[in-house]
Amino acid sequence: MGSSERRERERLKVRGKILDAARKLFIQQGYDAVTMRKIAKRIEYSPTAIYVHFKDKETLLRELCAEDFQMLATAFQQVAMIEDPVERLRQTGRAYVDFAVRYPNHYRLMFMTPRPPDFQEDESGKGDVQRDAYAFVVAVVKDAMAKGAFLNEWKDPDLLAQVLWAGVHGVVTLHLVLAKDKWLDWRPLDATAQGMLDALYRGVLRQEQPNG
Amino acid sequence: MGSSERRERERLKVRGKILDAARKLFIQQGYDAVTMRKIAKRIEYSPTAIYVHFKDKETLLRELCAEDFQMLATAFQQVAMIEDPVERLRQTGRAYVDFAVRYPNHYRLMFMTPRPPDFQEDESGKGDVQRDAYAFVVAVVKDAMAKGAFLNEWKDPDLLAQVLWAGVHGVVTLHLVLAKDKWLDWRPLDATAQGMLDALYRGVLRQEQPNG
DNA sequence: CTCTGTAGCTTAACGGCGTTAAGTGAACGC
DNA sequence: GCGTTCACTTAACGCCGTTAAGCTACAGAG
Repeated sequence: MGSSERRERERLKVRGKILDAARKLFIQQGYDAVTMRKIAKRIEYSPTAIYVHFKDKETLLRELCAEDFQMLATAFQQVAMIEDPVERLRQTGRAYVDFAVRYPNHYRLMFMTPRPPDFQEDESGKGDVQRDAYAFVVAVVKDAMAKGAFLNEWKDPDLLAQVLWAGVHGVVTLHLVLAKDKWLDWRPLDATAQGMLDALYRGVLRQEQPNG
Repeated sequence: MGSSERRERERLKVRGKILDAARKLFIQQGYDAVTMRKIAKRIEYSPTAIYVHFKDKETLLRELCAEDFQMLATAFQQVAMIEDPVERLRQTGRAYVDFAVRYPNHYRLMFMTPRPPDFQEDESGKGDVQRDAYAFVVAVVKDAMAKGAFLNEWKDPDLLAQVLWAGVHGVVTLHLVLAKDKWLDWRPLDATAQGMLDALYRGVLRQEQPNG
């Protein structure tokens, strides 16, 4: 009978509750505040109930993380319609920084927390521009490359994508980690991000009008 | 009598032992493996003995960290003798990446771990080029700037220093955190670092020979 | 020389953590 | 009706950082 389907539905409902509670804790208070016991309290189950639905805490958090990667890919989709690949690339950089600023805790988990050694990725969607943010960037780079936008020495789309990514990632992470450090006289994130993108694009693009 | 000095000496000796044990654990096994109990076991004291010498674990680790910053500043001093400020800047970038590769755990603590909100920096040595790695970079940038090495829009040495720093920092951290991730087709760290430095320098330096 | 205070250490404990073992009770297929 | 399975509970283990309380050796005061 349909009872097994009902059971499955109920199972997914509880699973969803766990994810929701974990997400709330995570957004509000960051990684360390997400404890199995706190999640359990929020959903009014015992801590061990979570283990019925998730292998361990890491698996749970990585599932949140996967949703965040989807969110980033979706954010990128909003600049996908821009026709000029160079401008699309620029806007992708901006969108990336915006994402990091808007969701710092997500960003920390996605890009600043090492995967455990045994971690097995869900590889469905890899390379799919709509679900894989990295693939999106590489695609834009390839597009611009095909139009001869870059200097001759840039032939490897992955390398260039990784350099551009590292640039914005560096700006973002320095601010996320060290912004409150008084040792350094920080320039605003906007200015650093803009400066990074300006410098990198000028450094890799063929100059249309050499009026530097 | 000299007995109080002897007591002070003994105090410092134990303090040093604690730091040494913590450092060893830290280098070998990373941040999370440094526990008060493990440190204590190594030096054959009880865990609480550590609290006689350090307020808490954070303070202890930050003291290690301070030594590491000194180490980085010293590494920079080895390129300080290069006369051409542009070349000096290039080599500083390389030295930075080398440092991160050689001491990944130190790097993590120095630049990838947020300071706690109440953390009070030791500000002696701030601005001292021989002890403050950031000040060193800014000084090199200023030097090059004075020689008119940069494009006109780069007038703020701090901003430029932070952009350059963010560039190499981004390359390094992506690799430290995500290198083993199979989702991405990683280019070698050397290549990405070199690409980053090439792109950035081309993006900010006035071109000597415009043969791009 | 005795007394007092304190520095440096100990043991015991608190409250937290992730996770596992064992048990319970209800719903299921047969 | 009966045994099984599934979702869950309680209890516990072994970690963690940190605090409280006490002990001992010794410096300095009287």
